[in-house]
Amino acid sequence: MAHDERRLQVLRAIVQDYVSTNDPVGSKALAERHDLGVSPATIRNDMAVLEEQGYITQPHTSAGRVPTDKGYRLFVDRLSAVKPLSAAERKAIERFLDGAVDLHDVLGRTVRLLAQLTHQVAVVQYPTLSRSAVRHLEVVQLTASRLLLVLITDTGRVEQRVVECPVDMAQDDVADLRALLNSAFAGARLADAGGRVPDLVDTAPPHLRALVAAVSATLVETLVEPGEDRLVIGGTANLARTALDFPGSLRPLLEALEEQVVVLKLISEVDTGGAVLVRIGEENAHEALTGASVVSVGYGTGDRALGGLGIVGPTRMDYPGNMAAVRAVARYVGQLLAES
Amino acid sequence: MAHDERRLQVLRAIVQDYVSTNDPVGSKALAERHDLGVSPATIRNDMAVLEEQGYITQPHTSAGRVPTDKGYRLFVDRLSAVKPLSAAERKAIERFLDGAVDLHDVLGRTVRLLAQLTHQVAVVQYPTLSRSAVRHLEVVQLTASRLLLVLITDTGRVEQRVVECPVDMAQDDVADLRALLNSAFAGARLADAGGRVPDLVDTAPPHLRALVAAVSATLVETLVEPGEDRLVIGGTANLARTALDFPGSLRPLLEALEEQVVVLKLISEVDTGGAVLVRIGEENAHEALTGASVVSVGYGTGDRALGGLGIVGPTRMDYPGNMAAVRAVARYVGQLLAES
DNA sequence: GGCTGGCACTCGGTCCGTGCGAGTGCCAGC
DNA sequence: GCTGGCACTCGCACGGACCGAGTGCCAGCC
Repeated sequence: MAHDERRLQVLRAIVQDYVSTNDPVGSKALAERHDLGVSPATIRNDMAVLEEQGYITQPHTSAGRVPTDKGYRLFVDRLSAVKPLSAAERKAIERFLDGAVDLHDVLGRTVRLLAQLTHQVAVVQYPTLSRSAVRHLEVVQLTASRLLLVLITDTGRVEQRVVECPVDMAQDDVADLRALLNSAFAGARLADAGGRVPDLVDTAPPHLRALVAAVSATLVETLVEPGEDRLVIGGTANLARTALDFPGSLRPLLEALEEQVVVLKLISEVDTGGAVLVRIGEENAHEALTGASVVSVGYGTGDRALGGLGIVGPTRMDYPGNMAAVRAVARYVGQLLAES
Repeated sequence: MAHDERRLQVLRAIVQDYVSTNDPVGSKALAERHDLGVSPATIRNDMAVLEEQGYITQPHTSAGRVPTDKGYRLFVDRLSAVKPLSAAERKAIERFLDGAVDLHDVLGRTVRLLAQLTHQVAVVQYPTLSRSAVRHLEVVQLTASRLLLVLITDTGRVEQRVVECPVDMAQDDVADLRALLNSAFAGARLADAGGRVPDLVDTAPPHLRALVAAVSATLVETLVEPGEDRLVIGGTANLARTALDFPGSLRPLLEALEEQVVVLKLISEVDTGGAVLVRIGEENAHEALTGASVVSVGYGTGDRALGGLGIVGPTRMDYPGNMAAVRAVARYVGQLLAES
């Protein structure tokens, strides 16, 4: 009924005002700034109900209301329209990302761009290895029994590992090894790599079997396993600006960001079918992220999600704007990576 | 004379007390905590002289004294003994760095270690490309006219670039190109690489000349040039702890750290013959670093400095301890890289 | 000549009481 | 079901008083 409808308008107005002013918002200010068509007294009644339902709260008696996590959630789910980016912003994205020389550079630019657009901490995950495919494997001999294995994926990611081999190798062995590995793995998804190892070892010439086994093992163990995924983080300076929004100190949050594992878990849920994921405050289920929200989305080429990217900021953030920015940046990055 | 000598003792005591308590230190407290053998009144006279000479200052009348940048400088140069690391700390360093799987991992561990030992922001520079030598060059064909050039240095650093070629290539061309590049550059210092290009182009088979020229150009331009050096930064969370030591906000400092260029300049002065370099406050000649000190040193294998590492913290820091930690970590990293 | 104890003085920090204003809940009336 | 009015509650800013740490200076002592 129209009754409930207006109450939602009130909640929306509270979120909007609070996000832009950072002051608890009172009934009078609300009536003045928004055309709700009713008097402050009526709004007060609505606010009392909203508070009882847990959508807003009072920092202390005789202060205005502030949205709770639950309030933000409702706002994000039902009350906000996606805010389209301005032409200038789209232009900025293109200009910023063009001219990147390699993957590292692309992701570095992306993270800076995202931080700049949203004024929050930005996080970008390297394309997940397990979803990438092998483009080339290079083997460089370091010493008689030591190899450097270099993996180049179809997303342009380059990873290296030192492999300690059980036997000494001649130069020809290394060349043979390289050929064997490439014919076995080239084009394969890394997730499938493990399955190809037995075959590979079986068909390898006897004198190379131990070698092939050792190298394949390293490849599968240290490169395919998840948890080896990397992050780029930027815009930490933005935390200084929003420091007041975090209870107590910035420290736990900064620590969580350095920990990477925590953030990785949040960012890497990418199978959302292209929908932007928003996690508000307590929903993050991590102590350090109290008062923090995460806005993330997967980026990829075509229908394949390669990794996640997003932002971390105070729950008091501009959700529509940030969601739009995250989505737009993910799209551009996906396109860019599809080209290479 | 004994007179001046005692005044220096007073300065040392002031620095030590102020660093550990964060309170401006007064004459009475000084007399109590240190065996200077004279009364507070005498110390007051000494302090008046020290203040006149610019080594200490009063935040306001009726507060104790605080060291100035100049005071810290004198302390570092003449009043502090290197504090040897404890056995536990040495052990921790070894344990922490062992088991690293690649260069990225080594530097990541290093930066965390350094941050943990000093409780400051730690910065580690990747081995400078211009001082590294080529171990191997790999060329992977992406499309008919597009190559991925992968450079592997003797320090284990791996860099990649996409090269847009003026002509389409056959598979054999790529193999030839790879062989040519490696025979020309393998073992060469990257700093010398530029000089070898003309020869290489001249001796290349005619149909590959344009190709060799394009690839070499990319190699020299984007990989050898300085400014392409990378940094790993960690321990930013420690800034939250020392936030009060910085005038105003942490923001400029966080921005400078993200800027990288600023910090790179500070860290990369590595030709100090193994001596730890300390830059105090204003000496850094950068606005964002007001109130901040940088302690850095070069690390390397044998006599060759590969890059720099160090810490950034408030001028009010434990210089002897931090200098010892920075030096010790640099040594271990140097050793570790020499092994591979 | 240099050190010391004593003393007056300064001044920032803390505590407390007051006044103000924003905001609320409730109620009677429309 | 909405509205205007009203009493009430608190947090906060302001200002004065007090306290104590620390100083500079001076006269006296070794």
